[in-house]
Order: sequence, then structure tokens, then C-alpha cells
Amino acid sequence: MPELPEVETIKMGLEKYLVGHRVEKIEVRLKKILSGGEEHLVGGKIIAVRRFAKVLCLDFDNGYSALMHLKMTGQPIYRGPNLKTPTHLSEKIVGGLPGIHTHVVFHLDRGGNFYFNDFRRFGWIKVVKTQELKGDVFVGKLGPEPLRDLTEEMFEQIVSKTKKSIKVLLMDQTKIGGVGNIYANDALFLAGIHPKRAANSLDQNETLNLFKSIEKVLKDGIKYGGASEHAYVTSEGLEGRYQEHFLVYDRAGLPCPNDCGEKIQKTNLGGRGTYFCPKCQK
DNA sequence: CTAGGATCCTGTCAGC
DNA sequence: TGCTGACAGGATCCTA
Repeated sequence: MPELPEVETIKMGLEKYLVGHRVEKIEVRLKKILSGGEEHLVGGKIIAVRRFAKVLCLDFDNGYSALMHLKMTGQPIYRGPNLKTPTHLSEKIVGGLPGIHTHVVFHLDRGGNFYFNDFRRFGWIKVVKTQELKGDVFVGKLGPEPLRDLTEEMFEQIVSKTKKSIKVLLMDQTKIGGVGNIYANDALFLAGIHPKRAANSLDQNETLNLFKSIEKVLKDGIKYGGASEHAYVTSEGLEGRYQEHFLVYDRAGLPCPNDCGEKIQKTNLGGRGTYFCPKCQK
């Protein structure tokens, strides 16, 4: 599922392909996906692509923006001029492109198309005035982001203020922006902290260690172009490679990467699959 | 305040 | 082989 590194990878691609292009027509095939009125975007030129935690944002020259949340299976894909491998597409794009799971199509000038695919239909696109972005019910409530504005001091504050389990806290978008299940699991492993620990039970050393571990796994995620273990593909429709570097995520029953002799265990926390090494994570 | 369950959806996979 | 049912998961909402 697309988290900060995946959305950042997509963002960099879309920046390359969409900026400077005008939207000639928008096809909304599934109404519930797009709210706020696609008509505001038609005729507008895309002047910037931004990312707020896991949310993508296309800014138009007419004062409107399109916010996009991919949830688990959203796939924003560009097809058209400038692509190095225009014919190649990942098998993770189920139903073809455009296909049965293509819910919104942005027709661009110069023959490009921007597709929003989502076979689970949880993702959304919201059209808002650029000036009112921060008032959006989702974007406005996002917490500070690692690798951007989350400092060690802020992290210590956030962690010390709750007895919620540390993993659930890491994934709470209103507290910390951008971290999802994959990177929360791997960061906790790297820091040697058990996912069920109460956040406020971490000492200063553990908190600092976790802060650095989060930055490390997110940077690795970006370095490898994101994790394509489920539906994630880049804006070119290609796969990332972080799944080849998972530490504990999705590795139940496999040996601990520290070679401690234990096997990775899977449990459930906050309704999410949670992976950890019972020996290395205290 | 916190924990846990239900909800939205459909591809995938285990079990028969 | 083919069908059925359980399951996963980001975020929200509801109940305990």
C-alpha cells in the first residue's frame, strides 16, 4: 500500500510528466471517487505536483488543486509522450489501462493521458481551491512528516504524550504524517522496539533510535522506488523494489534478519498485520 | 483517553 | 476444475 516513499516516487514521476500540461477533458467513470467538481480543472494547466504525507496534490494555474489519496490500491498512471518505456506495464495493473478499474481519466494536451485506477475503490480525488488546501478535513489534520518537518524534539513530545501502542501511534496520520504499515513494522524492528510497547514507555534513547530508524527505512523506500508487494506501481506503471528489502514486513516464519536464530512472528495490532522478531524487539 | 470492531471493496487464496 | 467464504487494509465512525 502506498506510503510516504511510494507516494513520493509517484510524485517525482508526475512532476516530470504532468507539469506544464493543460487538461482538455476529464472523464469521471465512477462518481464516488471524485468530489468537488471536475469542471474546475478543465482547461487548467498543471503548474506543480506536491505531496502531503500520503496525499498527492496537483496544482492548477486557475487557483484549483486536485488532492488524491491512493489508500491501498490507487494507481495514478501517466501514458503518453516522454515515457521511456511506453509499452511496458506491470501486471499489478489489473483490468488493463484504461480498463474496468480506471475510474478517472485526465485527457491532456499533446496526447497524454493521466489515469486513476483503483480496484478496491477506496481512493479518492478531491477538487479544492489551492488557497483552501490546509482547511481540507484530511490534509488539514496531518501531523508533521519525517524527512520534512518532524524534528527529534517534536517526535519525543508526540511519543511521550500517549500510552497507545507505539506502532498504532506511528501510523496515526494526525500525529505523524506518511508512515504506514510497511515502514512502521520495519522501523520498529530496526530500532529493536516491540510494536506493542506503550509509546510513553520508551526512554529517550529508544525514542531517538526509533526516530532515526523511521528516517532510514523511509529513505531506503524512496531509494528503491517504493514497495510493490500489492498494487503499488510508479506513475510509469512499473514496480518498485523495496519489497526485496523488507526487514520484517510480510516475512512471518522467515528467519530474523539479525540472524538471531528466531523466526519473524505475525500478530494483529489495531486491525493491522504486525511483524516482529520476538528476540530482537523488546 | 484508549481499545476494539464494523465499514467500505474486490482480488487472492485456502478449503472442499 | 470450480465454487464459496474468509481475509486484507487506510481511514473513519461507533461502541464499550
